[in-house]
Amino acid sequence: MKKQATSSYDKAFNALGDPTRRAIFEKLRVRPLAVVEIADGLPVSRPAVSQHLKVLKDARLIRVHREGTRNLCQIDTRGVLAMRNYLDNFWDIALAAFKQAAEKHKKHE
Amino acid sequence: MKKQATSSYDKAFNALGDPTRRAIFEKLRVRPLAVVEIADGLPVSRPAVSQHLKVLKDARLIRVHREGTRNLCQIDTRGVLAMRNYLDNFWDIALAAFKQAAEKHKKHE
DNA sequence: TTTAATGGTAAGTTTGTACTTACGGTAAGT
DNA sequence: ACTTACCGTAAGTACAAACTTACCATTAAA
Repeated sequence: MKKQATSSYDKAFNALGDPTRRAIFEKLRVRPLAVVEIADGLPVSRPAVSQHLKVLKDARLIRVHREGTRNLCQIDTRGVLAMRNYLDNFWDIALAAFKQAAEKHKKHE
Repeated sequence: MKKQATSSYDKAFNALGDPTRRAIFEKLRVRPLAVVEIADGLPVSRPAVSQHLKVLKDARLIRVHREGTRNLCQIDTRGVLAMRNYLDNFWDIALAAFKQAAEKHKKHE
């Protein structure tokens, strides 16, 4: 797990750390949505959503492309993958620890 | 992806959203550590670390058990697994979308 | 060209939270 | 018994950031 000046997973975890941004992110799971559609139903204003989208985009968790006057947003797998890889590191260590414990237990029986 | 009153991944993402807590979490990747050892090297005070550990513990990202006067902390895979499962949902959707796009492209050639 | 729809940004406020110091409490050495 | 090491919690502060309203820009439709 190399440590860079600012890791790719760094911004991603920070982005999904906010419940409103998670709500936005989950909305996009169904299908790509315009900014208005995202804001609709959420308990915050549209400008707030715009600010959140900027954070998500910067974290590579969403992609945005214009379609006429609309800004269509969709999930970007790069951020998701970065977080997954990060978590896998800890998963591996846990498995190794478990394995070691199992070996030790085997010795004692 | 079922939605509960307060999801298991909810607290986990919130916990790892903070850079100091990520630093603590990463320190534990090597081996279980006491609170003092965790605080050592970090740019924050020991009480601050204690408060962070509480959040991580509540998110099921670490386990704590006393050993004499020391409180040994180690990584809890339950929180890690919860986040992994959450991310996998989006991963699947992305794969499906990609697959659909590939099919569409195939039709047009 | 006017009107309506979409949405980004600026500026200011407010709230949450990540910190600090101070204190008390427990367990293990001496 | 005293001292030392380890640690959690309370109380208060300071700063980050999640909001708001107001405004302007762009594009499409009337």
